[in-house]
Amino acid sequence: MSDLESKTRYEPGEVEPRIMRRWLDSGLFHPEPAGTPDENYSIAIPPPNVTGVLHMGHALNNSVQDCLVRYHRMQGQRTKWIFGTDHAGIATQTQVERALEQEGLTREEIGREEFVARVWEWREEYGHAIVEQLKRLGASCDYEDERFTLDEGYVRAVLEVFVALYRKGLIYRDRYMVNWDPGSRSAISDLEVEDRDVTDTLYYIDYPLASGSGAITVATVRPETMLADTALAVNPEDERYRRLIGETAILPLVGRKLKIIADEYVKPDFGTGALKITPGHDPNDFEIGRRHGLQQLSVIGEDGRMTAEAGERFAGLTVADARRAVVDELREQGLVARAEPYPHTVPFSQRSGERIEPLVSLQWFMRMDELAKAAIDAVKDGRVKFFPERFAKVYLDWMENIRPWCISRQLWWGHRLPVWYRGKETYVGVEPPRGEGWERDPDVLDTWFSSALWPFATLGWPQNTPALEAFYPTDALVTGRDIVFLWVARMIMMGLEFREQLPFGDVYINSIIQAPDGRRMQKSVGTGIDPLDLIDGGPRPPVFTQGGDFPPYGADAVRWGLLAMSSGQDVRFSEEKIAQGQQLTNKLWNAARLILLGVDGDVRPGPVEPSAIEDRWIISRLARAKAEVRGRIERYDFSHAALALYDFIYGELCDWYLELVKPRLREHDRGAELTLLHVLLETIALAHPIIPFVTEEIYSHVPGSEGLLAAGTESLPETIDEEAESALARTIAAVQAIRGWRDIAGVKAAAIIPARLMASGYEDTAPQIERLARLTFSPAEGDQVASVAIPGGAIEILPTTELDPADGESKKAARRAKLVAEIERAEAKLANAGFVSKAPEHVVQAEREKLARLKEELESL
RNA sequence: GGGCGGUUAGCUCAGCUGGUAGAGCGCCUGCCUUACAAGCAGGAAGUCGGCGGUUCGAGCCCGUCACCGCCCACCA
Repeated sequence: MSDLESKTRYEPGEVEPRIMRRWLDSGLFHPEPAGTPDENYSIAIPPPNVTGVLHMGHALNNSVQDCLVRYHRMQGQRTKWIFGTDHAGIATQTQVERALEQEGLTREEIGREEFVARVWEWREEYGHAIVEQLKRLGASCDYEDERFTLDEGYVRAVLEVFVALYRKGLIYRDRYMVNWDPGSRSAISDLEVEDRDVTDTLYYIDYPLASGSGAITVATVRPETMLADTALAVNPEDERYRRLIGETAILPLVGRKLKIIADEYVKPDFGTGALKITPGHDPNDFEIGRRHGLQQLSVIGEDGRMTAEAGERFAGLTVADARRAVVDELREQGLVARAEPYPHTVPFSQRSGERIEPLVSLQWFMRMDELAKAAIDAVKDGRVKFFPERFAKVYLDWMENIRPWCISRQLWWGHRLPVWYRGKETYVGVEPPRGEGWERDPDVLDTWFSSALWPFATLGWPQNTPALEAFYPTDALVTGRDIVFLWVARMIMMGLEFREQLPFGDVYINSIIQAPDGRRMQKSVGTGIDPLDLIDGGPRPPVFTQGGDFPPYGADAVRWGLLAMSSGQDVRFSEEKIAQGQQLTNKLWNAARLILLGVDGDVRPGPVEPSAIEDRWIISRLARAKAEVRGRIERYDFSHAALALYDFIYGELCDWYLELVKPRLREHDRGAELTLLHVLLETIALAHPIIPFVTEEIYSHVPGSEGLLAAGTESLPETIDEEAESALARTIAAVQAIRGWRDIAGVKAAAIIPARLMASGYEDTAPQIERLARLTFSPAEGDQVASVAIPGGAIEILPTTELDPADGESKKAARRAKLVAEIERAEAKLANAGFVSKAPEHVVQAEREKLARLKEELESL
């Protein structure tokens, strides 16, 4: 007995691994480079972190990409889903450091070379988890051409880019205020900093004037930085302080003389209107210091402790301890005028979660304004389109105010800068310098620097490879909005600069899926949902009110559910949508069973010329469904694509067509069989990009099918048949009307009752109505016991013993009340002179017809 | 402080250029009808966040307020 006969439920757990194997073995996912980028289709995957595991964001993001990739592959385009992983500097280094910690070691103890070797080992061991997980999802990436942002060719690309930008003057080294992350002990970029709400204490501190005539009071939340103060500042317009400008104050605890300067930056109405200036530890003060030529002192070191410059009493203390010590001493001296709680936002490192320490440091920077110009134009003139559109504005706002990017990181895992020093000399080059005594810069590049080259470096650039010729530029980029600046913007800039071509034309920003309770999905707080647990079955995390395990929904169900959930904005995860996806796969499987086990063995799918009205109808509806689903996919509207597919399969194919055609299928009516096979084949082809596994499995059972559905099938055009559509629309409405009436009248579900068809437009479908509504039409004269309004007339129910007038009296009453209310509303509307004279004729006419129908129904009750 | 998105049935969400409010889940009723009982048929359920305006007619357009969420931003 075949699977088709024996399995009344679709079983993803058995089917999916088998199907994935076939796909991988076929080589379908690995196109040979040929043709032009215009005729080919390519997408570069947002490279997952090499140490990462699949989370819900990946699951959605890759479901979307796979849908696009499969869709275009099936259209016959040479399609490549460029695949690989990211070395993810800080994230990976941190993981390996933690592992070392278990052994009681630090990276400093084993040294750089050994440490980097360890990271590579780590990657060998754990770097493939996510690849296997993507395969479980059904992602049709080109796994045979897997790239890594630190593999040989990629390193070459990064170095070339660095050197070229250096020579162009866009990359430079500077002592500048940076976001220092004490957690990773590295500078990080502005984009890796997040503000958090914190309540600190605001201290009001008296700085005595050198003249001895009183003091000037400043407010600060960071008293420990006062040790690095080099001036005080007031607003030049501030009457209270104007006479003090140019005077000198004495820095408490230190004794340094501080000039009182005037600067527009100081807000007179904030705090005391006087500001302590610490150019070494505050970004604003840094700017003010530059304007006024102030000295920069550093009292906080890169290890997060006070330096020698902080003075003997404080050197070596942590910042927090130093703050207490400073405040204590000030209090003893009676210089703390006031202290109050102060809620404000404070920068934290996204990476380590530690509070950012702004400090002045010698780092490498990249000037972005010049590259930004072309990248702004590309979006403004529509060569790059964002979906949803509003992200174009977000992108432009950021790009138009772009600032230099700190690209050096004090890490060991990453692309080491191609920079060497010898005394005061600096050498920058892809190849190491000749001669003795050169020392290479120990820093590595921000991971996003290498990510920015992804669409072309993965294809072999700087070599002019066939793959590059065939697949760059790519067609679409699918990603999350959290990396529009970090990644998308930079890819556009780098693509334009180094390939003189945009890396992609469309940018689709997928939704962010929140936990069912609206919080962020986060494993550590129990709100994270593992997509693999949904696919294979696994524990429901604590965020669900009901416990127990997820049933094994299967990858198709997860893909359908995620696509259906995702609109253009954030959405809450709903397990129901996944369950709905599972229903769909099961429904399709069973529809296939009905069809494939029912048709004669010698029938093959082929062109159809339907003659029966329901055949014409389903062919026409299929044509519409195809146009709808395809159009939605092409417009990156995946939720509507998924829902339209569901509606067609459930609401038209299964609920109506299969029921209509069953008798003819039993009789082996050739027209019905041809239509069924055709519709089945076209439906699974249409559905394949969204639910690839079940459709591929069904395809393997279609008589005469060869190869893989994923490779595409010849799609035969269908024609819209308005006549058949309206005939069936009437028929369906009539059947539903009778079913509704039967319920109200309390007729037994199985009873077949006599009736008279008193309506036009049912010449072809009257027998279908009899069967589906359980009636027998007779031409008998005589009084009817009820009249059910249907489009174009009515069905009159004839006397029968199956009808008990007492049945359903309360339901009838409820229906009557509803009808009366609706009639009143319609009458009022038609009595409104404004409506009748100003509304379009067809709207008024429809209202009149409706009123007539309602009245008729009320009468028959 | 600026910007963006949201507020529609108990829950999660759809609603095209304004024309009698939809889906899935949940709930109620009836059916084991030889594809599917994790199924089928039918049904109840919404003052579309508040207020004002435009219009014959507003969930949809305009104004305003409220609440929720996100992004950007160097006010101690």
